[in-house]
Order: sequence, then C-alpha cells, then structure tokens
Amino acid sequence: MIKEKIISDLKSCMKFLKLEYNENFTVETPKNTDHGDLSTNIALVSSKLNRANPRIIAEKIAEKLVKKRDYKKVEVAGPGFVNFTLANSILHAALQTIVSTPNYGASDFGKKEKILIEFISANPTGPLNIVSARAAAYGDTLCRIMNYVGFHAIREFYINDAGNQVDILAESLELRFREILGENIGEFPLEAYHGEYVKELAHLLNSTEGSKLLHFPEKDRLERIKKFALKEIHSMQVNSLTKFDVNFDSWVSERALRSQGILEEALSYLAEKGYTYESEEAVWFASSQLGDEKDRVLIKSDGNPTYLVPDIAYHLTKFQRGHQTLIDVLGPDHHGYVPRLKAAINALGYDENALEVVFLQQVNLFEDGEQVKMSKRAGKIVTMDELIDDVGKDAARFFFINRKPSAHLNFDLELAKKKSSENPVFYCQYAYARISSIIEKAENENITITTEDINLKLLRKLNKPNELLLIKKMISLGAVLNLIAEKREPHHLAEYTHELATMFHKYYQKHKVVTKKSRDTTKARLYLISAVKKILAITFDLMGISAPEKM
RNA sequence: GCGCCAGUAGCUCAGUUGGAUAGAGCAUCGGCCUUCUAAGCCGAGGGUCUGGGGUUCGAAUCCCUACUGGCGUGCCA
Repeated sequence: MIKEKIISDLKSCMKFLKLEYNENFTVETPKNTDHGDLSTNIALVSSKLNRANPRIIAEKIAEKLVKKRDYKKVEVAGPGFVNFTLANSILHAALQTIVSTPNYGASDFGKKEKILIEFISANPTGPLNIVSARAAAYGDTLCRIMNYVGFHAIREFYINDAGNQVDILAESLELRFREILGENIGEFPLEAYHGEYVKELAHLLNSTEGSKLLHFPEKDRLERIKKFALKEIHSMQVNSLTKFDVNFDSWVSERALRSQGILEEALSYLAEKGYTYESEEAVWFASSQLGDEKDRVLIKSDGNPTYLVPDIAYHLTKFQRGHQTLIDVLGPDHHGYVPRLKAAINALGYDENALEVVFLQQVNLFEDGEQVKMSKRAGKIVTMDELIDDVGKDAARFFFINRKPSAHLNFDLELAKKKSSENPVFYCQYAYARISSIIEKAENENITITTEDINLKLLRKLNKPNELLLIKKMISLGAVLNLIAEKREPHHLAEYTHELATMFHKYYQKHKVVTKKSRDTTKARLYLISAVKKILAITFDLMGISAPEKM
C-alpha cells in the first residue's frame, strides 16, 4: 500500500513539474539500507523523454515530495535515484493494520484463478522416498501460499496403478507369500521388488487371505494380490503424507481413467484432429508437427497403449474439470517428456502454456560428512517415513522448502537434528518461543495490552532503528507471498522467516521489552512483538511447521 | 551428436527478473550471561560471480562462445 502511494505521489509530482515519465519506472526496496526504505529510478528512465539530466529531474522531484509529511527524507543519490525514507507515523499505522487484519498478507492477487498442482505421483509400488518428500513439501507449501494470496489451487496425486511396475509388484508379493507358506521360491528375481515392506505385506496377505488364495486361477489370483497391494500401499503412502501434514485434495487413479474410457476419448480427439497415423503396425502421434523433436508411439504394435496415452488422457481431464493453469511437479528425468505432452495439449485444442512444469532436482542425504547411498534395487531406499522419524516433520519440511526447486539439494541429516542456532528451523521457532515467553512474563506482571490502549501517540515510543526495521520487514510479507505465488518459488518464504527471526533476535538482545522505565514503552513494545509473533505464526503455518510456545 | 538444467566465499546456498559498495548460514578466529530463554547477540577474516567476447548510463542477472558437472534423447513408466 505504501508503495502504491509513492507511485501515485510520483505521477502527480511529474505532472505538476510538467515532465513526461516512462511508465516502466519502478519503486523498490533497495538492498542497501543507506538508500532509504524505497527507491525509484523514475528520473533515470525518463531522462531521454525530457532530454534532461536524470540528476536534475531527481532533484526537482525530491524538492517537491520532501514537503509531504509521510516522508522523513527524500534524497537524490547516484546517477539519479530518488530515495524515500518513511516517516515513523506511517510505519506505526501499518503496524496497527498488521495486528488488526486477520490474515495479514492475504490478498486477491490470484484473482481466483483455478490451478491444479500435481505432485509426487509416485508409483504405488512402495513407500514414498526422499524425493517424494521434497515434492510433498514443495507442492503443499506452494499450494498453501497460492490459496493465501487468492488463487484457487488444489493438490492432486496421480496414481500410476495400471502399468508394468504394478504387475511386477503383484508378482513379487506372490513370491514372498509363497515363501511364507513354506514353498521354495529359489532365487528372488533381480527385477522384483526387494524391499522389506513386500515381506510385511506378504504376512498381512497371509493373515487376511491365507493359503486359499493359491486355489484361484493364476489370473484371478494375481488380480486379487494386486488389488490388495495397491490398497495397502496407498494407505501406507497416505499415512506418510499425513504425518508430513500434506493432505491431497484429489486422487486420480490411472486404472479408473482406463475403465472410464478416457484413453479412447483422448485418442479419438487426436485422430479427429488428424494428428495420428499408423506405421509399422503401431499408432503414432505426429507430435513433431507441434514442436516435439520426433513423433511418438501411442499404441504399440502389440496393441497396448504406451504410458503416453493415459498421461494425455489424464491431462485432458484436468482441462475438462475447468482448471486454467496446470502445474506438474516432476523429477529431473522427465524433462524430455514435456514437449510431447505440450504437443498433445495443443492437439487437443488447449493452450500449451497452461501447463507449467517444475522440475525438482534430486536429493542427496549426508551423514557424518558422507553421502548416504540410496539403492532401489537393494531395497535400501531411505524412506520418507524414516526421514520424518529421524529429523522430525518441521526440520524436514523447512529444509526442503529452503532451496529453490531447480537446485540439487544436499540434505545434512545431522544438521537437521541439531537443536541449536546452526539449524535454521530451530532458530526461527526459537524466536517465536522467546516472544511467547516475554508476553507471558508481562502477563505475570499484570501488563496486558488492549486495543483501547494502543494509539498512534503510544506507538511513538517505537522509534529505535531495530523497531522500525521489524515493522518494515513485516509490511513486506504480502509482496513476498505474491512473488512466491507468481514464480512458484516457496523458498523465499523460508528466507523471509529466517530474516524476520534474525531481526527479532537482534532487537531482543539490544532492548528490553518489559522495562521498568516506562509502562507506555513496555506496552508499545509488547504490541510490536505480538505483531512479530503473529507474522511468524502465519509463515510457519504456510510452511506447515509448528509454532512452539515453549522450547 | 542434439536438447534441458546448473556453475556465486573453504562448504551449503540467496540474490525481489538490468540498479548503487555482490549477501546469508555453516566452518575459522576474537568478544558478550547478576538483566524478558546464550537454542541468542556483537566483531574479524574470506570473492577474477567458471573463462572470453557483446548489448548500455549500468551486467552475477540479457545475447554469443568455450570449459566443467548432472540429466534426457525407448514400441520402459
């Protein structure tokens, strides 16, 4: 709001000075605090239009605007920047807004745009792994933030429960089952699933179905086993996600799509538009006409569809359900696959730009300075559950959110477990707990603040540089959240939270909140830190981590 | 070969889309507890933003190029 005010002040000022201005000028928070609270390049970008030296234009603007009561200082610097320092009163009024606004930082920025965020979408063939955990933290946090700033975003999990992998799972499970019943199964096949969970499932299968299962004909038997495994593993995955505070709004099963005939529907649309042809006994998608590097097979020569068909069909349903923007969160090994999917979206008559793909890079776990090897084959994957049990939900979520998605993530297990300042999660939560403890102390001394107490006159007590910095930081929350939503980069929130916590810790060190000197000062400061507490609670909630009153 | 992503302090990473003296955390070194939680704070050292060109008032950021690393390039999913 303050930024908008400066923009309008600048525009009317330029009009008053009879100067042209380039609409592309910006008003930004400078990195260097010596350059004021907000800074504009309007004189620089408008110098050509007026055939005048940017510095001279800047001087004129500053001279005019410095008279306004809202600005403590308006200065010209460098080649022609105009730097504004805000008056304390504006900041105090903003502080009141922070405390009185229920969801501070929320907005209608997203204009209710319908967004579908698809993430994890792991094969239902085993426990969720570390990469899934990263995707979970990323997708869930992004979704929370987007909804907070006015988007209509939902989380969706696509269950690949119809492919080859699921058949192998059923076969693996049957072997383990037979093993339990005392059969000699020989060497366990290399391509089968080796994880311990398969053995556990086999025991469960034995206790629910028992040996009568073997009397079924092979096809029925495997189908029964498959259904059982899918159900169990699904609930296993849901369980892990729930522990991680990730709740999907929607689950879509590939098997269900197939049985509803969506695949045929998608294929017939493609054929209708003339994008399919037959060759070498297979049906091809002419995706190279639509930007893909070559054509792709849709129906294999054996008559079965490739994985591309259900994927196209699935994305078709996303559009049919009315979503305007589709965000797919995928692993790095899928990037070759995006052009063909976009080609399909195009062929189906939708806008390919509606599909945005975020690639999450891999996660490397480190312990004792050494990388923890993960091998699927040996069944030694470190699972999401193990990670949560080991370092806790808060640390895991924070560490995952802390990095931008396109960067490889080195996850230091020891650091995440440390309960000290080295660990950024505890650092942030500690700030929150400290505030709680101060407020409690004040209450014990019968000092409480009520809305009637607080007015601009009282808030004048807040004039220390650290106090003003805290208010400015809190004001910027909305802009940070909008930026995150727009760029799909929740890692800025972890950064923001850490910075706010730092400012509070510094303030705490330098100034006593509950001070004997002045009751008014105490009240004003309590008001300030309760605002910080509120903002921290908001960011914690958006990141899905807890806000501890005591530590 | 072609395509995508990345290369910033000893390490892990930010850098608000082209702004002013490139920033954090960890690690290292030196200080601060009779005072609301020291799970904290203050200070110091540490940089050819991978190299080279270009675009302009201005480049870590945009373009070209070379190098290095990761991944992709199936009638696998």
